[in-house]
Amino acid sequence: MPDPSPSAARAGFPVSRQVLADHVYEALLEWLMDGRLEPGAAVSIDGMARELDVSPTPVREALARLEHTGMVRRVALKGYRVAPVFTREDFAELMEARLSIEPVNARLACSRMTDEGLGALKQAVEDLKTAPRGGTFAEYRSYLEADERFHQLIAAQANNQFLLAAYNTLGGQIQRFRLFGGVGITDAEQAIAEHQAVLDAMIKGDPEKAAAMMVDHVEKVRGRAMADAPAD
Amino acid sequence: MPDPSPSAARAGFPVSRQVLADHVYEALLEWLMDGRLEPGAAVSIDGMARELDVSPTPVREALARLEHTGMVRRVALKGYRVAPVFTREDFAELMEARLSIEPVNARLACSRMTDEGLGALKQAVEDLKTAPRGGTFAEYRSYLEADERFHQLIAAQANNQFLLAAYNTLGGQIQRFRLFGGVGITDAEQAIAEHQAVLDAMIKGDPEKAAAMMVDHVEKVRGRAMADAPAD
DNA sequence: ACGCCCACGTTCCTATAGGATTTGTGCCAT
DNA sequence: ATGGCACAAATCCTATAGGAACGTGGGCGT
Repeated sequence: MPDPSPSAARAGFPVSRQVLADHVYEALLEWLMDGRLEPGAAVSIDGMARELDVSPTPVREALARLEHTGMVRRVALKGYRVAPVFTREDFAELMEARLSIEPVNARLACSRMTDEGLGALKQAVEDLKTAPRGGTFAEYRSYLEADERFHQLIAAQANNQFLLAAYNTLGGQIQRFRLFGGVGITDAEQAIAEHQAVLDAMIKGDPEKAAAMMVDHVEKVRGRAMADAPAD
Repeated sequence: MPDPSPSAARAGFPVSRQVLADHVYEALLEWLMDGRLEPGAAVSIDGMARELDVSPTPVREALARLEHTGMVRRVALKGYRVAPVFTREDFAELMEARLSIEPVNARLACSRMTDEGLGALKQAVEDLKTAPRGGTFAEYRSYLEADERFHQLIAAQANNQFLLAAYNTLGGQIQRFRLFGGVGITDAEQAIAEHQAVLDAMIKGDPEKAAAMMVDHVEKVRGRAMADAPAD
């Protein structure tokens, strides 16, 4: 596939070039996060290869990488499927896991916060406040993105590669649940206030308060979601 | 590759057949855990394919899956390498992460413990006590295996798929550190006593005690390792 | 009509081929 | 001796081909 304008050429420094499998990975990840690939849907290797106009080999590699995120599941000789919709139990487990990890991240992040990190966090909360919150997905996509970014930033500021990796695994699931949990954005005002409370504690430099506010936030998210979607 | 006696035939129910990539994955994982592949060593796709007598395709898929475990790292167009030796900072981060996750697992596992789980835990501690602890790797391999199994069982008994996944990511790193951390098994008696303390709390059905004992154990592991290997 | 069987298409899986890239080596000029 | 260049080998990456398994739909027999 002779690329007429290799990006390596214009930059001069390729630094970290990408291969096809990387592009495929990102495309699939985006489609999963977008909801373009619905839970339970088959993800055919050959089909995706045709869709993306590449050979099946890079698709296979990308899917192998995606499997660990829990967003697609593989059955030998049968192929990949998008992970099924969260059950009530799955959701409860996810929140339990968040409650074990995110407060720790918040405490550490508060202790180790950099100026850049704090700025980015403020920006994320600001984006949450200003993001449109319409009824269609396109309209609250940026809201979800800012929400995820806030938590991701805290995990990154905790400055621990293993905790960050652990959070990232959860993060993908959280995002997927936000999409398919059924409930729209009905709790934005409260959620924003809770995020603000975490941020305030960070600004004050009070790690314990930050952790406590994070516990509070996650517990309230759980409470609202469990109340909103009682059926299952 | 016409298998003259397909295992599917004798069992009647294949249930879950394996493909080459699965075998390659397990072989590589074993070699990594064994120390047969040393930190920093290159893991050539073509080379491994020759070694295992398969084509590069399944090797590529297995390595893609392995990358997320953190045991191998990939650089585009340059290939895979075994993750480098732990630095002191890496180790500190790993222990910090364990301290966030394992006590939670212990608390939950204690609440949700099954009879089978408790039996398996007792067995693991028993194996720890009886395992040979010679100087060569082969001689303390079963000791390491029992140690890892103990923690893995607790994570499994916590009955939370996300926490289990989070622990498993750490577990591989812990095992790798045990191999290449430099220190042999110099603290077996103390470590066994700490494991026993966790187990006792589980038997008593005291979740808080179990969590506390786990904190104690991990902190002491950290202390001993940091004291044993001051150079870096 | 209902059930069985076979042909067909789809998909997964593995091997192989070849282009692109990196790395190592030896030579040459400074 | 050191730095740069060219060439060669190893390696990665992608595409393609073909075998095997699975699912599907139509045709045939009862």
